Amino acid sequence: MKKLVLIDGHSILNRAFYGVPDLSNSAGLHTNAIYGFLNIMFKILEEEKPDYLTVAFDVHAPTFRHEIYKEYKGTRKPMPEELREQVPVMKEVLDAMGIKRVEQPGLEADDILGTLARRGEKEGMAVSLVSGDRDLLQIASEHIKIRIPKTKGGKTEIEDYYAADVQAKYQVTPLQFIDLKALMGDTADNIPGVPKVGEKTATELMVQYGSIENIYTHADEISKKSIRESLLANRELADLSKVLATINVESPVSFSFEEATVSDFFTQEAYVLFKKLEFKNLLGRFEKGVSNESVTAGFCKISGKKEADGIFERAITGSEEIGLAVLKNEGNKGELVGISLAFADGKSYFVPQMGEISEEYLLDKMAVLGERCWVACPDIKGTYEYIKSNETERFFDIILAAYLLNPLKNDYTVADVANEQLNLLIPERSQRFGKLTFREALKEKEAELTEYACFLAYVSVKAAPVLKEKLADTGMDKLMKEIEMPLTFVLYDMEREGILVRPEELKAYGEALTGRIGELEQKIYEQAGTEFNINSPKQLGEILFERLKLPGGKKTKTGYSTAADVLEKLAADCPMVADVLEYRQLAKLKSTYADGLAAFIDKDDRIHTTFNQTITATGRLSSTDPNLQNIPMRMELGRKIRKVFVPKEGYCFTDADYSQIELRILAHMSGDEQLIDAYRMHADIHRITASQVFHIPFNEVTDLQRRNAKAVNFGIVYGISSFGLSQDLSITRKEAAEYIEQYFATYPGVKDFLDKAVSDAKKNGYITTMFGRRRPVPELSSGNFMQRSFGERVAMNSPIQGTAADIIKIAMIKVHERLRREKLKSRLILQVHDELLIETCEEEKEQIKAILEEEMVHAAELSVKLEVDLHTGSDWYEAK
DNA sequence: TCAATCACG
DNA sequence: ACGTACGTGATTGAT
Repeated sequence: MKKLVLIDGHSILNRAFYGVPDLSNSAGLHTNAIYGFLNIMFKILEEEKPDYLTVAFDVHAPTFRHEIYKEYKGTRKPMPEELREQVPVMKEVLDAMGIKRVEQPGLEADDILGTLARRGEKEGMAVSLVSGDRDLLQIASEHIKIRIPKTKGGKTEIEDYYAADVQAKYQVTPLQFIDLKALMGDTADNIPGVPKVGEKTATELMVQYGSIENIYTHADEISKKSIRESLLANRELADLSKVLATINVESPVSFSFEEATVSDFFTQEAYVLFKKLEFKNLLGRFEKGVSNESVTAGFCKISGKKEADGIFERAITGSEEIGLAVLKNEGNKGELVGISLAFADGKSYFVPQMGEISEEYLLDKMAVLGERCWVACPDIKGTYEYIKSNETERFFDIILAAYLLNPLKNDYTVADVANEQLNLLIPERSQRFGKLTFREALKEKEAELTEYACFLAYVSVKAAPVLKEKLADTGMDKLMKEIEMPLTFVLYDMEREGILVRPEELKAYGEALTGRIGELEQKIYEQAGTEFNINSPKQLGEILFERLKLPGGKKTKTGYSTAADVLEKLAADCPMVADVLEYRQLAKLKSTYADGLAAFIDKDDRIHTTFNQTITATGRLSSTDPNLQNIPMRMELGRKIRKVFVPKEGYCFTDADYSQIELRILAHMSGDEQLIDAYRMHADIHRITASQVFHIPFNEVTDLQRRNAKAVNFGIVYGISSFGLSQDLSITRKEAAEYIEQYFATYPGVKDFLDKAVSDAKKNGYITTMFGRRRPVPELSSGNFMQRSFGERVAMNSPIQGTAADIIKIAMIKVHERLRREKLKSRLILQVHDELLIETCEEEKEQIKAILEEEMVHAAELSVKLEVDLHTGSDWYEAK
């Protein structure tokens, strides 16, 4: 028996739109409905494996329903813009996958679907009709199954209805279902005055009388007066409603099943489109992989030394830029598996480390490449182990360039760059090799690895000029050349240097925590009257809000909120809550810091973090494995952890942090004279703000007023909102709004600057930092209030946070350069957004202080002087 | 894999 | 009326 699957295009898109979180992709396009649609479709296709498949859409044109009832507006509600824009893209996706679409002026999708379902049934097919709309249930029969998908929290469940299922659930036959819906006024709610009864009554009436016509024949038997009268008042409308709700299963659809024959969906065209839409999870379905023969023709594996020599010779003696990729076996200390090298003419070579080609040989060649060649490669920081050089201008990292051009993406692969910059399709590593290491792939899938490796180098050399031009066009070429690329060297050195820790002290710290955690645990169990997992917000919520009946309603999607700000309000009345708060604090210190950090201590007793340069939307760095940018500071107990971070023998720590760098940048960028003057006074800035905003003499500012002013200052930098400020200060929104108003009255230049940031971002689609770094703000064009407001705050905050990031990056480069040039032994080892930590050789202490002061202060010349606080100490705790 | 929580600037 | 502060990463429990 042949199988036919019919999909109600708009209705499934609609379901998916509301069922899948609406995150626009990095290009600012909304894709959630398409994504959800495809997931539902794939799920059904996997289950059904149909012979024929087609998707029906409505078109904007009058149908027979408009002839019958000229006010007819269709049964669909107006679409939000975020969904409307996805419809044409959805059709494009279906076309690319070779899936037959049916849409015909004069016919609604329902009529097309009903007609095709019946035709299929007549030809002896098993039919599945997929729709989110229960109106289609009238089509159900013995061979026609109506499938209604429901997306709940990312999971798709499907309700299936044959005729018998409709009967079982609604007590009426599919045909009677039309009457049932019409009685409920569900299908034509745009007819004014149509009789409406509730579902219960409608079902009772239908069970008793079988049809609307028969109900009216026996209308006088209806006991309930109100229902009887409402029905009798508008008989014609009830009939009309039924006619409009009836699907025409004999519509003149031009369609042949042949056209809808299922073939391979995973075409090249679809792959490109899926990539554009960033449907990473769906790409896995393109298992067979893709290649591009005209490109791969220039690829070649090299196994002999002689051939290899020739290639390196060409690279070294030529003056052209080469593409280079280094294949390492997982991790930074990974063993070298091979390298690939490509030229601008399209030739690309994979030189695996095997046979004649030894590791020493490759290292040797790479060292020479590093000294002499112009090299483009992906993730250049990862190659410095092999090709380090002082001449930064000869290197170009394509991944870093791709990040600058669009800092919103989650990850940057060479395959993405190939696709976006070269319109070239290349396989993702995971797709082709799964979890195989490169070394394993070399053994098991040599041909594939050769192609893959050659692609890496090929894409590097080919994409580099394209990326450079785009950087120039967007005004980011200087940012790339003078900040990001030179910084790669600094970060590499910092990572390699690492930071020394005292393992025994860290262990002792953890053990001290364990003791207290155990005590608290027992105390909490006692007070709760039961043992439970305190770490589970779910269990804790049940104990606090159900068992102990503490006040505090639901706050999160999944249940009660047990976050610290909620618990703090309860702690005064319930000692157990105070214990939970302390327990939480200690558990955090133990798991993330005591135990967490211990796991990262290397043989040299140092922790080597990774500084990620392509993560944040604003241009900041991030630190992972472990994160050394969030070591406790605010609470004394946590802060003590910093005592285990120590300088090596004969060294001390010098810590330098910018004083309120973001506010100073705000003063400079806004040009607000009052704020600039405030900084020139060289006094406590929050106190000055309080004095100016509240019109109080400087010396009479109370602590409360200072605290409020400080919160307002923070708020301004975050993209102020009265709600946010009111939360922070525990005041009403009105009071918060007044503070903000007074602030803006005092610093009108700041208000103008923030307004302009938003309007510029709206106009251009992005905002820029002082150094030209861009951040797109797609949320600003959202029809959703919440998202748009978020976009506004982002537009206000990003130029400030981003400029601060630029400035400290410049400072890092300059400090690093000074250390080298002056041949000092001290080393820059950490950056924490506005702070630099230097492991300082005792004899160089004064020199280092001077260098930090000088280079950090003069990293940028602003109308407000940058200030730096310097501390030295024998551990990180002391140096802060 | 996600949601909740909490550590930092 | 909507329901929020900006930017990160690690751990935990639940699914």
